[in-house]
Amino acid sequence: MLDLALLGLLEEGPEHGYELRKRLRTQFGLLANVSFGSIYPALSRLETNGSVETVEGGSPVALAPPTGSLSGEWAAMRARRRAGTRGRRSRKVYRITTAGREFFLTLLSDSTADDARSFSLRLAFARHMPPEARLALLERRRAQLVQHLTEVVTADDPELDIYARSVAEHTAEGVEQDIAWLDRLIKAERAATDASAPPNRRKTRRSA
Amino acid sequence: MLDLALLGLLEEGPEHGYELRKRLRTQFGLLANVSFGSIYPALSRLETNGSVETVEGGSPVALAPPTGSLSGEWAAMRARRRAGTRGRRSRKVYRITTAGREFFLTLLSDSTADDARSFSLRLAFARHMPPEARLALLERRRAQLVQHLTEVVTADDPELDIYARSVAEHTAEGVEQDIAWLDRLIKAERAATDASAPPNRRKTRRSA
DNA sequence: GAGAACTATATCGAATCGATATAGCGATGC
DNA sequence: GCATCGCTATATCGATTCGATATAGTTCTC
Repeated sequence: MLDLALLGLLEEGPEHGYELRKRLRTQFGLLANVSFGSIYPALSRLETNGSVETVEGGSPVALAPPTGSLSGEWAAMRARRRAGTRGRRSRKVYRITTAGREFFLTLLSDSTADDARSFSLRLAFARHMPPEARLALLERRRAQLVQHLTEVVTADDPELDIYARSVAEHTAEGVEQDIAWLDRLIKAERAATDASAPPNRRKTRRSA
Repeated sequence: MLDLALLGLLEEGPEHGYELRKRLRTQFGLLANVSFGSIYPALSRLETNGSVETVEGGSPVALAPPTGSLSGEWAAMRARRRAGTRGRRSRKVYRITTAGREFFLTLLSDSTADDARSFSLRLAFARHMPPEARLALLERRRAQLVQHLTEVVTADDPELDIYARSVAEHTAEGVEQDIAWLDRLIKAERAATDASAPPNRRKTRRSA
């Protein structure tokens, strides 16, 4: 889960742990409210398995200086220059490797994890998928949600008091809205596919 | 988290692990899609700290025989009688203790965990809370969601591609609907409080 | 009566969480 | 001046949770 998120962000350029966490929180909101206790071990993991490498003398300033933290950046660089690598704790900037990109695509298409967080994360990175995979992802998720609705207690369960019932109702509504959203996305995806590869009007013979 | 959920279910009567998991999945849906690898250690934990105790010769049939699993219940009892406690693996039914009820109320009012799952779980058990605590829970959650909306990237971020943007939009909509839902609950809660304790029409002097 | 499907408990390693430690820096304030 | 607060930044620890797997009895099906 985290590996996918981190590699996805590192696809856009080298970054360090602290900033990666901030971006996870702002870009993915409640879906990726992840702690440092997960981030740093995950980055070490990815480094030892060769998916990322640390940027040694690179200038991280060139990558994320959107005004404001500039002074901080400069200070960090100055401090590093002053103290060398000895004793001083400074940034560890990670860059994705070729192997890391392959691993990222593997994780992206690997459909074992089926919870809401994994799904949203994968969808957010859907631009890296082939169109069929995008459609498959959306439809798989849709099927899961429909299935879920049938398995869960409905709000007319006489056992529930008003609070439990309200939670059940609200959850069910949320799922229904998710399904409607997925339907819109699926439709848009189909339209895009048809537009880019308009098939013959006549029926095409299919091998399967 | 799990402790709260398990104790909450056991408040309604003794139950065994397998059934507790089923009820968590059906009653709390996606919010408590928990695995056995969490359930059984959690029950052991609760047993060693005295919150629950195993029911030895109790008749579990009296508690959950809503037609259908009756034969299973009977079979389990027969098997237990046949084999005694030796070798045979049968049900371990847990019952909440007085200490467990206290612990449950502590967990319920302890407001450290602030994620969506904890909140929904607490709200589902809100009948066990005093009215002020219910209101406080709802308002705390509302404030968190409002705060969240301000911190997260909005859909008009030019950096995002259509997929990431769609996820961000949909998430934000979900949060807004959650807030609206909370507003309805807060209103209802206030109305209930006023109705049960209608204050004097005239202004009452307040100590704080 | 063999095998599939369901009920039921348990355990293992890995991932994740939440808290805490450490440390440099800038700003605030008196 | 210098004390302290808050922010950036990395790291580690114990506890919790997850996901997979093992085990075993029961019930259904063919």
